[in-house]
Amino acid sequence: MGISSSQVRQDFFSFGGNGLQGYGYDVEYLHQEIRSILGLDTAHSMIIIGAGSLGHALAKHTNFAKSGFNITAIFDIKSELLGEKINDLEIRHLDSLPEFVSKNRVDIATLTVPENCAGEVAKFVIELGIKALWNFSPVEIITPEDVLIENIHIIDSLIVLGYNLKEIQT
Amino acid sequence: MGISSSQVRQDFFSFGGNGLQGYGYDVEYLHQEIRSILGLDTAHSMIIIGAGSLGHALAKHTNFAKSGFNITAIFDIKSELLGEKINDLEIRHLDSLPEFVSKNRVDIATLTVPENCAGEVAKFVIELGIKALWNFSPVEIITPEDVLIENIHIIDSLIVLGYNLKEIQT
DNA sequence: TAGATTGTTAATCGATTAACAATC
DNA sequence: TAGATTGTTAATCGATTAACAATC
Repeated sequence: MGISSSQVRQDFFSFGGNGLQGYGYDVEYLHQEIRSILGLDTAHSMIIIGAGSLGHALAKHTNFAKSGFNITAIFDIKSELLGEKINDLEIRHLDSLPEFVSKNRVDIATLTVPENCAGEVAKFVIELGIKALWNFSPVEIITPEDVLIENIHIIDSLIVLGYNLKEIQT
Repeated sequence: MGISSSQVRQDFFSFGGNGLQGYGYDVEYLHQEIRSILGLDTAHSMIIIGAGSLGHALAKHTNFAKSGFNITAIFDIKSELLGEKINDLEIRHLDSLPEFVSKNRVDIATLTVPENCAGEVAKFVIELGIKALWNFSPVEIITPEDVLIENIHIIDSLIVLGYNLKEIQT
């Protein structure tokens, strides 16, 4: 992965030594330690808002659960989608989100909504007290200080690729 | 976006001054200049390999074309998908990729295949002479020096969110 | 003891920020 | 001329790398 041994040791060092000088690391213990630091051994409850093709793709993805991120509900506003099931999860109307939040713990809200309503939906979700947003829309969403946001701006990555390609092709 | 004026000026400076001291920037000219630097004003031909739910989602996405990234074909190996159309593009068999590449320019190959065959597909694509991969599988793919790769490791972003959430919740 | 490998500090490097000259 | 804003260099900061002591 192009990471130097120095950096690996420095990084481990900052979380406290995990190895034995002159001997090496207990890989299994270290692995568990890193999982614990990253929070991969704790369960997270996650909802998906927006059951378009990207929402569907994420809902069908089984890898998230393996890392402790459990999808607990899917919401949309299109009435023709309501009731449809994805991996045992029924698509619910966004109007029922407040009730869902009051009855269920929601750690993370995934936003796979069209860009023209991403801001509005984010606001709605934040007002319900959800503290972490996983945003797939290309919009820059401003959140209060106590609300986290992680953006997956897919096109940015494609633009980087295109830029580097330009350099290579000349 | 949390970027200082110093940084903006420094960045513009590194590509050559675009403004007028004491007056400001010609925003429209600057915008076009940046588009040109990023290569957003040149067309790229892109194929999608893997017509699963993520492949479908990307194929339906219209924003890529707006930035000059045109999806020109979709490939899969599942025979039951062949012939299905997504946005006017027919799903083709992966076996026909060599012929396609010989007849059409392909700048970028998007990999939305299951992780257990990502490496193999990448190798196949590289051997056909494609110089840029856009990889959505969670696998770390090693490419020759003259082949670019951009990874979208979706789960990494989710793990970052979970990690920061842990900090907040304590 | 010799070799190997981690822990920890110091040196280096690169990116960000600050400062101010240039100039409209 | 005074005010404003960019261009460019220097200072600062943080991350990476190098070095070597500690110790199995």
